[in-house]
Amino acid sequence: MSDRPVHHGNLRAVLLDQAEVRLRERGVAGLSLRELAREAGVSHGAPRSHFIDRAALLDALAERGFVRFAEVVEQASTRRSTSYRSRLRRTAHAALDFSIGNAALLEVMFTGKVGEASEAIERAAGRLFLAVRGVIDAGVAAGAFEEADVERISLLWSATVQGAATLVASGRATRAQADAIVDDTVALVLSGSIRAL
Amino acid sequence: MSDRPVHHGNLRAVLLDQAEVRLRERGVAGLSLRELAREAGVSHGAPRSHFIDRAALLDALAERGFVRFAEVVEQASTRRSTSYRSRLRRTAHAALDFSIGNAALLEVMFTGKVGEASEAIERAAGRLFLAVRGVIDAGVAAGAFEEADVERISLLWSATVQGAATLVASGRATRAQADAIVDDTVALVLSGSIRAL
DNA sequence: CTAGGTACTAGACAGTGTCTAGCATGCAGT
DNA sequence: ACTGCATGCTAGACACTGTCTAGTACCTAG
Repeated sequence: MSDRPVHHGNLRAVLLDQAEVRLRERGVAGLSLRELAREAGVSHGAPRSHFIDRAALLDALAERGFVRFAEVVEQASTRRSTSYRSRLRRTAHAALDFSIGNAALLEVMFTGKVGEASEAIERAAGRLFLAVRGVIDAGVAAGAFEEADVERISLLWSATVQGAATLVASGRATRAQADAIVDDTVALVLSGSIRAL
Repeated sequence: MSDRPVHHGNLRAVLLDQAEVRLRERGVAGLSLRELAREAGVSHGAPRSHFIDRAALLDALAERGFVRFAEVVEQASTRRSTSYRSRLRRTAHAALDFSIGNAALLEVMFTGKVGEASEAIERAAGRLFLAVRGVIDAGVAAGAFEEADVERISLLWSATVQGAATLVASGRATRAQADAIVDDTVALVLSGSIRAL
């Protein structure tokens, strides 16, 4: 058995799974459609039925990445917390974990596909954005933030996590330093002085 | 004249200059040694005398990028200012400008070359790090920061700029929003409440 | 039972990075 | 001045890649 080709449409999922592994191991440059096909036991042309392009594969990876990232944020932010501060911190660290643990994927997700991104990607990215906004929005209910600041704080939060993860991934900062960056940002943002200027 | 090959060692500089242009136009994936050679009017093997690898070319680009980035920060931070706050803001916005205007280059500089980076790159990156640290250090003299916080604030500052630029480059935030992120961070950091937690 | 679409195979092509051998130029040592 | 040699280049080769194409097996709708 099983010397027949994978067939039956699950090839797409197989390719994506293996692509994520390779992405983690060798980065985006070391991702080859032909190699993925070989590992899946299909011919080199087979992936074309599911991904017209190498770019299409990367797009699908990015979309998946956004969905998984959103799930991580959603899950961390909805767990019971003793305080809003701890909830915000826990969510930030979860996002940091994901970003550092999937550095190459983050690179695919956040590199220069400004206007040309597919609609599916934008939808997934929007879900992540909403998840982040949800955590910050909860801060309004908790009395920590003003409604008018939600967007600015969401972006500040996102940029900090993203930047800290990039520093770690490139070896320019340690994990402990990234934790400190995120903790400091949470503390500063909660100090409320963002209204002061 | 000039149908003779470029010769005489300036090929390296010519290739690097053109590589920066291509990098800006098509990103890191659209960077081909053979194409660069063609544009420089030399044979496809010529670049090998200066860059053993494609990776070596990217390393050289990264090194150059760190040096130029460091210069930008140094220059912005040493200009006369009416206050430390305006000095810190101006420097931050200069760094943001550079990061957004050279997004693909930043990608090359900050992607997963953890331990395997060349010594030259690390030296250039160190110069950038020192430049940033210098601006923050000046805040100690100005009475804005405590000496013990210089490293944390430097990293927070770097991560924020980096993150904000990445959001803009990927189309996930506007330039105005990135400015706001950076301004907010400067304001928060100067509020001194980083000591509070 | 048949028609058509889907998922694949297999061959081809251009382009790429990398390796190799060879040629020219200019410089150092005698 | 001649020789030796390193440097910077040319040119050919190889394996690999993404992409396109024609063809084949299968599943499913009619």
